[in-house]
Order: sequence, then structure tokens, then C-alpha cells
Amino acid sequence: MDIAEEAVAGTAAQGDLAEVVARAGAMAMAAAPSHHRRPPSPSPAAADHSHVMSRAAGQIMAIPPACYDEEQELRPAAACGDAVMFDVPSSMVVDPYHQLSSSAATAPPHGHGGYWLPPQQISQQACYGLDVAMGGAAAADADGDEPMMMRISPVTPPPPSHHQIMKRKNEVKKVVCIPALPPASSRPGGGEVIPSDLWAWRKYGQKPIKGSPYPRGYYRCSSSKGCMARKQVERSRSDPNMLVITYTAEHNHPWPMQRNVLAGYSRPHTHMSNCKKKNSCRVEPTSSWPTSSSSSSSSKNANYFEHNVVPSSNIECQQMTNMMEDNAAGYVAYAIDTLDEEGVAMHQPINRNSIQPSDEVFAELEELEPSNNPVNANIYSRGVSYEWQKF
DNA sequence: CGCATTTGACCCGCGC
DNA sequence: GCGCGGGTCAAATGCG
Repeated sequence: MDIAEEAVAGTAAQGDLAEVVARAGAMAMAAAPSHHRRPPSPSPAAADHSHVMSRAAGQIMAIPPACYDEEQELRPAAACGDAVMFDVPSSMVVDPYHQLSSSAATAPPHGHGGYWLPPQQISQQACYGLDVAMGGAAAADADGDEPMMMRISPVTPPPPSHHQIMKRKNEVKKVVCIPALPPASSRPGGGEVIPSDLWAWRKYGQKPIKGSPYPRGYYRCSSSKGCMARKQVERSRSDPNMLVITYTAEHNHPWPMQRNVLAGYSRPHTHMSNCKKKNSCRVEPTSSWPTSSSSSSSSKNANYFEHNVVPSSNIECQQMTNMMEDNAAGYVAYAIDTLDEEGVAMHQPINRNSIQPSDEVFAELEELEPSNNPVNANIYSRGVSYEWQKF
């Protein structure tokens, strides 16, 4: 077992996600061909270890799903290295369905700090076979070019009217693998529910994907006009219990205010009736995913992922934004946070009946990433966390 | 009415 | 150059 594998297998099982990530990232850097390495820069990765971990974790969103080994082999969730979030140069084909044989590690592009984990490593090592891989990743760099990665600034002007002009190339994608809710058929009225983040998303398309029985849903940010943020949501082929969410472009606006959320939330097809407070409930159903593979569930799972942490004020929003910037890792929420009468985020117990991380996981996460801000700490460790990491 | 999703068509990138 | 596959548009439709 090489050190990278050790880093994953050895420490992930212990819940030391940040260290896993950091070490995997370090290995990625070390293993990268010289021309792939990021040139000397004020990268914090070269600083002290804690900073390394922080920055590295800042590149990665980790959650503890039930991960699967390459293709079909199930691994116990307890030993799983958790899901990861990483940047994906769009020059690499995002292929959630196939593992790559390539193991070439790449370094962050110029001007980007921190680690940039090659998806292969994340897929096959850091996430214990998380089935998100990059098709042709190695080939993309075979010519010695720097990875095609472009920081999309929040102030990026609207694209040319022709939508396809800027697609595919020169975009940073962030891929998150998360446990999916039970399929639509298991709940009254159907409708797939995917975990929400703080943003309001509007579905604008859905396509069947070759090689996958599950369609891919296309969402754009509806919180703000002109926001180019998009995400794609699909189920993993090898593990229908996992959702692969690919984020593209950045939001060009602050975290949505409560009213914005109200104005732009994705209307759930079936579940709103269960939500007594609209403000705190947003689901994103996709109605046509095949439903054969997942276990049935009770309605008790209905609230899972439905609630968002929504900043109730500009200050709070800014705090959250700052939190996202300052904290290293963003852990996808398993908990359910709702708003009280004043719109203040309230933490609620989570449903423990399905794919929930253990208390130990949370304890470990919190131990790993203590926050100076108790509010942020709560949100950070248990709330929906979405981050466009700094470079 | 205003927002959402659905879905077929269109366009483009990419591999061959 | 051609065909395939992916990403987006936009009309139709539904819902509160």
C-alpha cells in the first residue's frame, strides 16, 4: 500500500477526513509529473501542516456516504472515505460512471492555492472508489499543457448570448458525491429529492445519459438574475444510492436572503404539503429517475435534506459567507436545519433511519474543524455547506 | 400571474 | 467531415 492509499484507508476509517484529504492532496502533489506541478507560489500548501490541511480541506467537501468500490463492490459506510468535492477542469470529461485507470496526479493551475486533487485519486483512493472519475484526464494533460482550469470570478460578466460559446472548456467544475435519498417511488407522489444547498436552483433540463440508467438533471441558480452558477445532478450508476452533483461556475451574488429563497426556491412537486414553513423547506425533485435499485423508505425520510440553513440577515449571510471562506472544509449536511419564527436557523434532530452519518462522524468532523464561531460551527458541521473555495 | 418543471429540438464540442 | 453525445433553449403545461 502506498502512502496515498494508506492515507485514505488508514485514516478515513478513523474519520480523520481532513488529514486524509491533506495527505491525499500531498500525495497528488508529490506524484504529479513536474510539468503538472503548480509552480512555486504563495501556496499555503507549502506552509505549515495545519495550513496545508486547511487549504487542502478547503478544496474538498467531505461527507460520509455509503461508498462503493470500483464499479460494484460495496464498502461499509463506516470505512468509507466519505464523499469529496473537487475541482474538475472541464477539459476533462466528467464521467461518473467509469473508473479511470490513469493515476496521474495533477497540480492546481497557476494562481490557485491549495491542493487540487486529481479526481482519479479522489475517486479511487480518497473516496474509496467513489464512482466519480475523469475520463481522459490524463490524456488531457498528455501534451504537457497545464490543466485547463479557469477561475470563474464572481464578477464574471454574463456570457455571450450564445450559450454554447463558453461551455465545456475553461470551466471549473466541482463534483460532490453525496448519499441520495430513497427514490421517488418510495414516497407519496414520487419525485426525487436531492439535498439542497443554500442556493435556489431552477431546473432547466434533463437528459438521459449514455451508459447510465439515470438521467442527469440540469439546474441553474434562480436566486439572482444573471447568475451563471449551474449544477448537474445525477445518480451514480454503480451506486444508485449516491448522487453526483457537479457545480459549474460561481454565484455572482451573496447567499440568498430568506426572501430570495422564497422568491426563487425550487418548487417541490409533492412535498410542500409536508412543510409547514415554506421558508425552511426546499426540495429539488427529479421525477423520472429509475427507482428500481434503492431500498424502500418510509415517509420518515421525507424531511431528510429538505431544510436549508438560510441566513436571516445580511450580517448572518455575511457571516456564513465568511465562514465558508474561512473554514477549510465544507461538509455536506446530513442534519436538518430550519428557521424559527424570525428566520433564524435552528438546528433540529436529524432522522436517523436512513443513510445518516454516525454521531462519531460528526464528533470527528467537529473535532477536526473547530470553529471559533459557535453559530458557524453548528452550521458548518451539520448544516448544508456549500463552498466555492478560494485559490 | 408568476413561478416552477417537463420535454423535444437545437447547437456545439469532441472523437474517429 | 461526420456522427454521437452532452448542454441548453424555449414552448407547453402545472401549481399555488
